Amino acid sequence: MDVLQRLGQNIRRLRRARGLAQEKFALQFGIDRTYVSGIERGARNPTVTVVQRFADALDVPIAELFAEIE
Amino acid sequence: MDVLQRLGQNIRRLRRARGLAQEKFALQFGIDRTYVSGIERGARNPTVTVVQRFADALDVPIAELFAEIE
DNA sequence: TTGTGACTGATAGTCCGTG
DNA sequence: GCACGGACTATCAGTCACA
Repeated sequence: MDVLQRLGQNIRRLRRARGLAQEKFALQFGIDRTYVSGIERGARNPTVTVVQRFADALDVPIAELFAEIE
Repeated sequence: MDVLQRLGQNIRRLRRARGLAQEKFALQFGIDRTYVSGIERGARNPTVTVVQRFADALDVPIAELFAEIE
């Protein structure tokens, strides 16, 4: 399992758990909507600071976004 | 504590725990020594795939590189 | 043994749109 | 509600000489 896909799946899972659409989520935290899409699909390779912004937006420690999927 | 500095300190700590100088570590894993230096100092903002390479080199899960420092 | 500034090609990240 | 594309600018990847 690729690290980018794992990251994307974790972000998608946590975002949906909060009942937020991609666009609403993106607007709310100043991230581009198409970029959120690309990251959730594992098609993008974001920098650490961007991953940190996702962690802040989702209110979880950054390490949790890299957690293994059972 | 900035996420980049935390990342850098974790990498440095784990590298030294393995008794490796930056240069030896860098050579061994095909990373430039000065690039290792920049990341350990928190002066660089690497992408996820680069962080994954460090995790592989140090033989730890990527999440561990983002662990909080006590 | 490591820190640092400067550099070039590659890609991160934004903004516009479509089905 | 989301995937995907094109075009664009800012920043990163990777390397070097030097201290």
